Amino acid sequence: MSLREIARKAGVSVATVSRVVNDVDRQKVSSETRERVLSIARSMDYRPNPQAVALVTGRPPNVLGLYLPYQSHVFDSFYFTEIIRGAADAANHRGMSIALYMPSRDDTRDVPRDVLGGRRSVAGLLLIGARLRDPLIARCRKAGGPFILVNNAAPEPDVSSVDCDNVAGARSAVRHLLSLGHRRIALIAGPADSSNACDRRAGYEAALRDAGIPVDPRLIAPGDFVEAGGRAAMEALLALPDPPTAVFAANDVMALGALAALRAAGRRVPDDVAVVGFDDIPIARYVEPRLTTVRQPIYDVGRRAAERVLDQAGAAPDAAPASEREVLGTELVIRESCGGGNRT
Amino acid sequence: MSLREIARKAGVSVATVSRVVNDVDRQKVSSETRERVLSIARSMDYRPNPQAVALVTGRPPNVLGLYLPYQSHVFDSFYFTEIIRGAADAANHRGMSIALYMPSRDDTRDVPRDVLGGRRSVAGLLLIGARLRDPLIARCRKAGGPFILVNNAAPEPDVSSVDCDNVAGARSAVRHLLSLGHRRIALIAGPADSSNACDRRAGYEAALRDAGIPVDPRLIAPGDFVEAGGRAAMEALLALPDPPTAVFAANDVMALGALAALRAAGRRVPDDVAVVGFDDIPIARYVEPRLTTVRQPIYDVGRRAAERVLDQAGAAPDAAPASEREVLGTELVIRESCGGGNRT
DNA sequence: CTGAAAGCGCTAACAC
DNA sequence: GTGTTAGCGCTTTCAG
Repeated sequence: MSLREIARKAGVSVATVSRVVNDVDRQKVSSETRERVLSIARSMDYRPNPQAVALVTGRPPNVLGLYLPYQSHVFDSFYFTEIIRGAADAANHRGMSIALYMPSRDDTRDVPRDVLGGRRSVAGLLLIGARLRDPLIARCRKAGGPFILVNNAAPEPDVSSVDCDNVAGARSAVRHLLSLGHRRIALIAGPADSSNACDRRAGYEAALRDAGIPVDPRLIAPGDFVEAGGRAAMEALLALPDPPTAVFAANDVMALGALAALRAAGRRVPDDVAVVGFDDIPIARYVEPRLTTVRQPIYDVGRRAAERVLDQAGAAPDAAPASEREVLGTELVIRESCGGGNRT
Repeated sequence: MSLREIARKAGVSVATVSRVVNDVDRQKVSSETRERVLSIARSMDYRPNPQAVALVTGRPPNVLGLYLPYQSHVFDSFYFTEIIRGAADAANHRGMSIALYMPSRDDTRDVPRDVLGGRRSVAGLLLIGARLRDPLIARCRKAGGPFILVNNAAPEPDVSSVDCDNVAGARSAVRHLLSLGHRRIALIAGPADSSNACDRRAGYEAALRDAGIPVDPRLIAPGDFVEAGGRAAMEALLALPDPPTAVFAANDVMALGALAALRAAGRRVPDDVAVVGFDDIPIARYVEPRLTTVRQPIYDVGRRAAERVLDQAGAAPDAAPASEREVLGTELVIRESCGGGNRT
């Protein structure tokens, strides 16, 4: 099962076998030898030793890395699976496999350096769930290999990313509430170190401005993308002297918390307060009332991110870095939690 | 950054450096040379070339493989993430990394053979979502490397697995319904090629037998673990001349379908019909009424499976195969869908 | 205690 | 067209 054995059986040199199995120097080997070698290789089910190949060529391995920092919010959702599916399809398509790096709680390894630096063990790295100004980004950059942010954007201009149009998505959600007649629309914001949260907030503000409604800071409640935070934010909003008639939560999980708070307070949704979320997690279709939300093409985000980082990995080293932000469209999914009637 | 460079700087041979960095032949190297070499290696941030090591030692790499056949039901749930987290923690704990194999739709590769066979590219393989008599199992066995079934069991006696006590879990669910006074309890069964589905059915039947209630085949509706199937099954059950007063669905997703069918038929849950599921997926806490269900320690399943397959990989080749089924306990989570009152 | 040397399986000059 | 050969970076006898 080694080149040498095949060479022996075929009565040729290892160099010839190597040429044949790698389909290199096409013209420089007679088709009869080629056939003979090929048939022997096939009959022996020959597969090259990847370690040996890697050792001698020095090429980075046919592996796409996925890195999930421990605290990643993706765990809470089905996002993780969808991103991976997209990335896996892209990787499979190129005959590459996937290495998954998921640090444990007290992990101190520097994954970007280990896998991207020096002797690279992946062709490129997908960075999932990075925060704004995340030190991870600097580490990846320092390590020197191709990497890309997945479903997050970075302010740094030389960092590649694929995410969704959170601004437009949030804007369409709030615009919908406006079209329903709401004027006092609150925001349950996400953490300030999340590009998604910032963009969604920007979209919220833009929609209000478009409608000529001033942004009222009291209507912006801080949140953290987790349910308890959404609940607390909603409670604070309800305690306002002039509470909102509608709420846009920066993600579905917080919207769920808001729904719980409203139920606890005896307010009806959407009659007393309309609620809109963001993400379209599976639960959104099952809560009562079913949650109006913004759907993201998360599978495509994973796929595109993988494609791009692998393109970059395959490109000539002197090629332009081509680091840019790619933004995919979202879709407003209208269900019951926002109400349908008109307000005056 | 190679052994040779360090050797040169330290004024020793590569063999000595190799001994030092691998901490081998402990006594046979003077502690002063050891110190010198070590400090140089550290200052140069030396890390051995894994390919070269693998090439020369022939040892399987420090990689744990996870294999998810395309049709895997795990995708539908948060199970995937939990299993991976458990496996990753176990792998990290041993300094191993994870390779994820997720075939695309029309993939024809023989993953078990490729990664487990001949020149092994993983130390062991976690097989997730295998069905009963799945050809995959035969392929893994043929490939010859260590593998283990995750959250599934196999009738073959020489196949290792870690799953939950589905019999006991189902039994406790049905027993709970019995304790509530139900006597006509239906089962929405899972696919016959799923060990989980079979075990849950066995638990259902055992609970009835324990209570001296004959199993009525008309009360067993076939299902397929997906929501539409659960809905259809519930509709069929409702069309019975003497419909059940309670339903045990073999998984939560089908229970959700049953809930939808009941709502559509105008039956109240739990007053008209009690419903219990299995899995405790996140949605279970959010549907109306909240779903009573059986929770599985799925993180632990992933962790244990990884630990066991890696133990096996590390064991002496002539050691007993130690292929056995490991079964973890479940927990009945009582919510509203089963009702609390007593029936007569 | 340390070093020289063989060789893991393969690729890529370079020679014939 | 095909063969020879020099390594890739490392481990591991075997000599000293």
